[in-house]
Amino acid sequence: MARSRQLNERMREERKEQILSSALHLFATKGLFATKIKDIAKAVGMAQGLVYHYYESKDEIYVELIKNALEKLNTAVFSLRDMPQPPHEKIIMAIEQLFKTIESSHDFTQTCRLIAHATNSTAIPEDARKLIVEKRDIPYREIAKIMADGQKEGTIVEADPDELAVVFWTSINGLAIYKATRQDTTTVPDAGILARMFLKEGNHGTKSKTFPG
Amino acid sequence: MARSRQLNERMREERKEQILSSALHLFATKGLFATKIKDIAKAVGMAQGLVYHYYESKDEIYVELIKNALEKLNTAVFSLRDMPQPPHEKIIMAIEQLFKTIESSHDFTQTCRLIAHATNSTAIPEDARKLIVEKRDIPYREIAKIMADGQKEGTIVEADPDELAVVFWTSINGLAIYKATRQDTTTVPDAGILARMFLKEGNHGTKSKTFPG
DNA sequence: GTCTATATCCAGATAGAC
DNA sequence: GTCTATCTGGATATAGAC
Repeated sequence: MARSRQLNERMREERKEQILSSALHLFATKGLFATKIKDIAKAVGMAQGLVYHYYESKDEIYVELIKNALEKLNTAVFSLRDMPQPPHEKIIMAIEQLFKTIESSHDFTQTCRLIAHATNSTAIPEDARKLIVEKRDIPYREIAKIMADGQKEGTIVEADPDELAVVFWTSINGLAIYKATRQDTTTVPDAGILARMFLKEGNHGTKSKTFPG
Repeated sequence: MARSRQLNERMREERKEQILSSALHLFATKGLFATKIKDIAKAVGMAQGLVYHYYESKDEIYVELIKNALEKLNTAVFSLRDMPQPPHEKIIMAIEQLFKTIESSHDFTQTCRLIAHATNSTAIPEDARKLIVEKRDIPYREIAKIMADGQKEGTIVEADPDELAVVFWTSINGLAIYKATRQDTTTVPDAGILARMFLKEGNHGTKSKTFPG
């Protein structure tokens, strides 16, 4: 009967989600090679062999996670692009949002950490490598466009938009890793400090909610 | 005879250096666990077993490299601290120097990458972990002091000096990793973009060599 | 679906000849 | 000092019982 087939399907998906979730945490903190299938199984609470009932290999789990992470990131970037605000407000919003997320979302910093591991190591599965090379430039391109628009508008600092984008993302990235590796007492700096790099004087009101209209 | 003993000693040290150098490159690009002793031996051009004539274990090589990396970094920071320039010039100098080094020194970006791997992973030898926890805050503290001095002087932006230091180093770090993972065509952005975050208006002359006196 | 047991392989580290 | 050969443990992945 279709009913129970669907239910089984659903339960299988849930189980796979559990594995992914545990694996994300472990890959993010320990990296691909230091994480053993046994660790993942233990974290989920299943026998080591059972993992292979859901995934063919450790690499498959890893590639799946990398794919999810890149998609999540790029979706966020595109939604930023499609917002109605003027460029300099987008930049402010993006920085504030990213800082807030770094501060509060464990899942997000884990994801950043996963990607950091992946981009920083050449010893990752071929499929993962391909995905990363394919997708990693998208956020840079989109931010560069916003920077260029802001320059036309006169609100963004005069400098090569591509370079601004590189500084934008590398700074965010560095900060996310910093936060991820010192969960404890650490607090994230004020977003205004970063914003100052990109905005011309007179547009620094990162805290002001007084948008026109 | 003391002569030949010294010579032997020297040759042994040179051989150890070769191992360290190859290991740095491999650990930096692949990480600790993905790097096999065999890889290191191959890179040096010796048999796998011979590595153990010079080091007791893979971990020992790794810890040695981490120690060197942290020392190098902290030495540079202290020499910055001891310079005669006023604070805002120190910040400019530091950024320009770091950007230049990121641009040109393969060894430096490898070192950054090694430390990035190490700080980003919890699965490293206990000794390495201890070294990192012990030493990693020194650069932050020193830069924070310079920022605070600059604020008294009126040349550095008003913001929590600790937060400025965090943004300073995380941005540099993010950029170093960016560069390390795309050696190819990529160029490093203009140092002035970062400098703008920390300096009050009117002190942005990162390119001007017109120091007073 | 879940477990235990195991085949297989690989890598760290050691032993011993030259 | 250097090599080859080997011991040993551990991890991936599979097989097979329940």
